[in-house]
Amino acid sequence: MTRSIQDVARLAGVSSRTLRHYDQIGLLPPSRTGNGGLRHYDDGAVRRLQRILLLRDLGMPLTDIGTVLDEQTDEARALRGHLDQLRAERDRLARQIASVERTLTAVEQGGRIMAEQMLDGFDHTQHKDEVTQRWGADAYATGDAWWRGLGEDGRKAWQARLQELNDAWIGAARRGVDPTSDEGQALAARHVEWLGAVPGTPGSEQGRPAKEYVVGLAEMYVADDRFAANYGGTDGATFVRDALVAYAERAL
Amino acid sequence: MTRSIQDVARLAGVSSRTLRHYDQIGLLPPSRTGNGGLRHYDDGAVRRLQRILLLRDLGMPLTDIGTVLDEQTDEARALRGHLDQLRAERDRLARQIASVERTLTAVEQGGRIMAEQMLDGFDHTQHKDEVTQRWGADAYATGDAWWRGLGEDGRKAWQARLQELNDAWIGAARRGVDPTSDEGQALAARHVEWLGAVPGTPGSEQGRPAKEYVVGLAEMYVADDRFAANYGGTDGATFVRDALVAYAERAL
DNA sequence: TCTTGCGCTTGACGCGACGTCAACCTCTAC
DNA sequence: GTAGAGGTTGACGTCGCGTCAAGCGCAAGA
Repeated sequence: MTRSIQDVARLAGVSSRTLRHYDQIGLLPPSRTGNGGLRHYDDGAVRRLQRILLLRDLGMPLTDIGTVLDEQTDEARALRGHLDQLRAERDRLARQIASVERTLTAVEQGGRIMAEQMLDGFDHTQHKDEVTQRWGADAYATGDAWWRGLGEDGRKAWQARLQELNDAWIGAARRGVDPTSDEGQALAARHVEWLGAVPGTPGSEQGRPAKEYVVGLAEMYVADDRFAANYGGTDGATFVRDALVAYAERAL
Repeated sequence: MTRSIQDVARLAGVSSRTLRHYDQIGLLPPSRTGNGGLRHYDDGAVRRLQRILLLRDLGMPLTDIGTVLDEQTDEARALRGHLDQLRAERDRLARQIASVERTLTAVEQGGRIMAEQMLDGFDHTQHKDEVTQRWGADAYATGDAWWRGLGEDGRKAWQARLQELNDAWIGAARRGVDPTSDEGQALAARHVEWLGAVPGTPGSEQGRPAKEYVVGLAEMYVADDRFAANYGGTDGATFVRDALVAYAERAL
């Protein structure tokens, strides 16, 4: 006994368009066609459809389903592989949700925090726009909380370390050092290490800053005069950028 | 000072193709074009790009980003709405993962369980194929574990309840009752309630079986002679189906 | 001056799983 | 004869780009 396309569709809870699609991609040809192209499905076809729908409901792509069913691929193994993908996707989503949540609180409280916050020396707020807009207000807010938690002494020590670094950069640039030389790369390593010490820096959870973050920052040093000034102007910033980009390509 | 498309692309860590795409959909027009259509971006455009990328990295669709940026839509509110979507998606994924996990253990252990399992009376294994193939081996395995956990007395009581129901169905069908009448619908309600008592029934977590599950089952009662026999043949099964489908449409 | 090559342009197809017309056919019932 | 139900085969749209393909403008080398 065979069923029409509508019968099968209702039985399985899918649309007839779906069945035509499955026919078209070769996933489920009707067991018989006749009389103007009408599709007829026998019990075997219905059972195949049921297996298809089971796997589809588990989120498996149709092409994978086809190979599993046609090539008698080990169903359990296919499911395990599929499970891995689902878990990775779930983890990605969880990270994204956490990021949005942090961004949201940062955006909501951003106004107040920024108003309170007028630092001297390395101006932590002057670069707010760039930091928040490229790397998310969460990076800024996290770094900001950390900065305020440092205390007076901590802030001074941190700034001193930065000043040392900057002086070293400027000196090396003036001496015409090759950015890819050992000295340039050692400076870059110190710089990256310093960056990674700031919580909220993208990638710092993995122990070192994200490559693109470093590269983007390095480009910004050149592109933005306020940053470039920290390194003695455009030439110094260019040197810093070249050294950092080379380092990032090698080591990150 | 303006930048070329490649400069901006490197600065932001995206491809030039992406920038062209953003121009094409009106999300980020270059601030100036000239000389053979070359795109030039000023600082304002770069800042806009940075905001776009922040929101994009949070998983927001480009059209939504466009409205947020253009219509000065409240950014916090947009983020909250987006967060809801992400959470719903996460929950869906979690359920799917759990389902795949259950299916996997069921598939791996299925052979053994099925071999042990030869019940009398209402044959719980005879319909295994239909149950597992349409609703997943997990539904079968869950129901199976529940069935074995019932104990001898529980199983007898459950079967008695089913027998009562079946007799009532057959009687009503013989008397020519209208499936949509109060009597037919009351029977359908009892049937659905009985279904929902079986753990593993799709939708029973929400307190009542899924509409499509009931409809699919009802169709199967007619389509499969082994099921139809429970209701006195095709005519009885048709009556049961019509009553169940009407009930499902109304109440599920 | 011609060629080569780089960087850019526009235009178009492809992906995944169908939803949604549109135009046409076949059979049955009135 | 005609209307209606239920089928058929295209073909386009979705989303965010990747990836050719063909062509243009400009600068350096032969």
